[in-house]
Amino acid sequence: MSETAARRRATMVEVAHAAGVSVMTVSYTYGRPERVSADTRARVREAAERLGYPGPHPGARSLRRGRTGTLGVVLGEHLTYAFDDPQATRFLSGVAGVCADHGMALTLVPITGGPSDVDRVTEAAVDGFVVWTTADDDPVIDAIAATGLPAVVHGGPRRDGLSFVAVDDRAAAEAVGREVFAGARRPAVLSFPLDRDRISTVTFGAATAGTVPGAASGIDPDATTAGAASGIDPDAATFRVTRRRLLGFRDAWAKAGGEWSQVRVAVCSINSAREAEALAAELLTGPDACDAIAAMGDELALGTLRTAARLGFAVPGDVTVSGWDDTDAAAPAGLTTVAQSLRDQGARCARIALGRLTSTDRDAEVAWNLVRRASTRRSQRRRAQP
Amino acid sequence: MSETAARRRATMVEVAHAAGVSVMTVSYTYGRPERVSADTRARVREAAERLGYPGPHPGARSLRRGRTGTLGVVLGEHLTYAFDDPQATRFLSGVAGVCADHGMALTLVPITGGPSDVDRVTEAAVDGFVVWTTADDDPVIDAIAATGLPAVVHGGPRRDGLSFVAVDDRAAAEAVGREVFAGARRPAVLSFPLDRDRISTVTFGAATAGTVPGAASGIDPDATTAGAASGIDPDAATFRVTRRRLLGFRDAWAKAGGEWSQVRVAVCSINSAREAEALAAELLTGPDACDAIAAMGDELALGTLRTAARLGFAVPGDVTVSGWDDTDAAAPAGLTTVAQSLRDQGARCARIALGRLTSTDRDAEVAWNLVRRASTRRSQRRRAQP
DNA sequence: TGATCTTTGTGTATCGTTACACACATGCCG
DNA sequence: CGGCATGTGTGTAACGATACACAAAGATCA
Repeated sequence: MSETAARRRATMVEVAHAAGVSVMTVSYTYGRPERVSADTRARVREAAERLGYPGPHPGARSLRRGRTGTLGVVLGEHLTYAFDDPQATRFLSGVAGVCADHGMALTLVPITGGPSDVDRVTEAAVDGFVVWTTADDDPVIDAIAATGLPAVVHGGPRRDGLSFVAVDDRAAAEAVGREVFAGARRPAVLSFPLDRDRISTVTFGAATAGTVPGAASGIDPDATTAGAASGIDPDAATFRVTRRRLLGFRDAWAKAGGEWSQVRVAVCSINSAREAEALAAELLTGPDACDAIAAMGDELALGTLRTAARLGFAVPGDVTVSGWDDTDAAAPAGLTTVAQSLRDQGARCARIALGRLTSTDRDAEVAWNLVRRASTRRSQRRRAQP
Repeated sequence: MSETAARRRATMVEVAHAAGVSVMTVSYTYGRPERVSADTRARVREAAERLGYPGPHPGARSLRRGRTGTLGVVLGEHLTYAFDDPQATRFLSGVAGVCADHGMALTLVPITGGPSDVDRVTEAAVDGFVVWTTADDDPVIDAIAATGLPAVVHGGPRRDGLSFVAVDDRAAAEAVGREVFAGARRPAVLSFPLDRDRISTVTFGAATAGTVPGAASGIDPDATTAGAASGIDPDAATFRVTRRRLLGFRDAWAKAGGEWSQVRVAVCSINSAREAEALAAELLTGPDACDAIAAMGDELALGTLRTAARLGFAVPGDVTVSGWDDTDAAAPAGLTTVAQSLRDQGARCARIALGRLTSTDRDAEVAWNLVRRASTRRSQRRRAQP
């Protein structure tokens, strides 16, 4: 059979010998061509061609030089997320653009959620890391810190020694929360996973000490109390992004005079429209159907819109909906959302990790803005406010 | 200022010293833990922790071991294409899935279209390559072949020594072409770039020797001849995918008794709906407006559908349209298209490059199928056939 | 014309690890 | 109790390249 037979690479010594020059001359021919006369260079190239020498061995080179020419990317999710999740993809597009500009390769470290993820990180031959949102307790973060390489974390967690880039999720969530919760009586949040267990649930916000659950009008005290018993405490979420957005939504509802324990919280296990459809169905079913749903992502919001349509709810008449990220599908769907450029953020992370930004720019809270669209336009509500 | 100071990595010798064992014992502790007693192992780990030793230096390890634990991916396009082009993204999702399964990292080689792309390839520290469609004359292909590493090319070009995975584009194009061209009088093809120059044009198919351009009814002979003078010769396209699809569309039109020189060919410079909109406008303007457009990608087809709608053309009444790939947007749009699983193909490429498939599976023409939808449903044509 | 600079080629030491072969102790068998 | 397998630790010699310092030969200039 015609196996590729992994033919042995020619080495520099052999090329040097064939070209009648020293090894260093060959080395310079590849690494610093201007250091070699055009004449010799040609002779070396010719010999290399003849021997099928493919250029300096990358491993040997990086051992000696102390750098690899590659930027590592670590996801808090399974590796395929890099290409399956639209947000991650746009972020990585920004990273890739900067890498290409600097001639750097981009290495995606194979994260699968297993214990060996840590080894994968320490084995990665890279010059720096960019981390896409992971949980506070993810051991991968420690492994990255241990390498001593420059590293940037996007979205969290924050860590001494690692740079950090994100929007102010809490402030943004409050802004969009006030928009979507305005005039609502039964608000809900459609949330990303709280922690690495990624358990999908539907419950209420946890009652905060000193407040009386169900105090606001129209909420069944028992149901509320029951929900609160196992309710969602924002601070317990180990994904920083999730935590901050929950806090922001809680702030928004509080500004409207509401209790967190009145807010229904549906937590998805992955960021997918399909799962959102199912969760939205729960939120929109029964006598206590929600009339305002703040989703943490546009995909989730779009799934919600589909379910609302299927169940015959008018948006924003019967229920208001908001998303997050202002993806391409948001505008056509008339979805109110928080716009942030993940591509720009990816680019910024890459620049920091490659040491192309001054140290003052190491950490950054980047821009976002609220995009108001039809899905929260209260004036179009069918039912008048009470 | 608090520069990260690139603190020097501790080395294995230091750990060995601190733990009171030999260097090899430390090496085994990381590389083959079962070779070391639990006791010693703990001692070594402890010493490593104390010294902040992050594990074996990846460069040194790969130099010595002769493998890197990384699969290289090379795109015929700019690196960002990996995350910007939906087809490429799905393909890479398949590649990534297999990599993750094997604990292999995925390195995207930074292609920018410049002359240094070749260097980027030879500098890449990888164990094998997967190549996403590139042109026959792309020097990157030779560079990959020169490395002697296992390599798989998806979509072309074919090369001795490199594996090859693709659908039979010509046959598929013929199938969808017959569907979209059925009953048409002024067919058109909306094509991917022909070669690495990526020049956008609108012209006709080249007249083939021995045939009389404009012989078929209803075509202005002069116009046709003029078009043919600088017409598109499928065989001149250096992107294999483009070439084979052009040939297939030509076959389809020939089966309907038509001449290639009657077929209008619009070539886009990139695979984008926006550019397709503009090109489609050209195809649908004037007295010779096309009545059948076979696009090489769903994005192009969707752009075409939008333009058709804007210009008041009924689909399929006034013009039929077909796409390629059966992307998520194709079904809702009622687009007739060629379905192929790029994700599966990516997975297959990765398996081959990682040496996980038997040599008989090295080259593969994979499955495709024609998906008929409303955009070519001739029975709904408003104008009757002549 | 001698001093100095630039250009170009050359040894040597070293980057940090792992394959390999070997040494020694222990356990197990007949 | 000899013989043999098994488990565990240790030196040595690469793996293939580049940083560095030095040398020789023109080029430049007062």
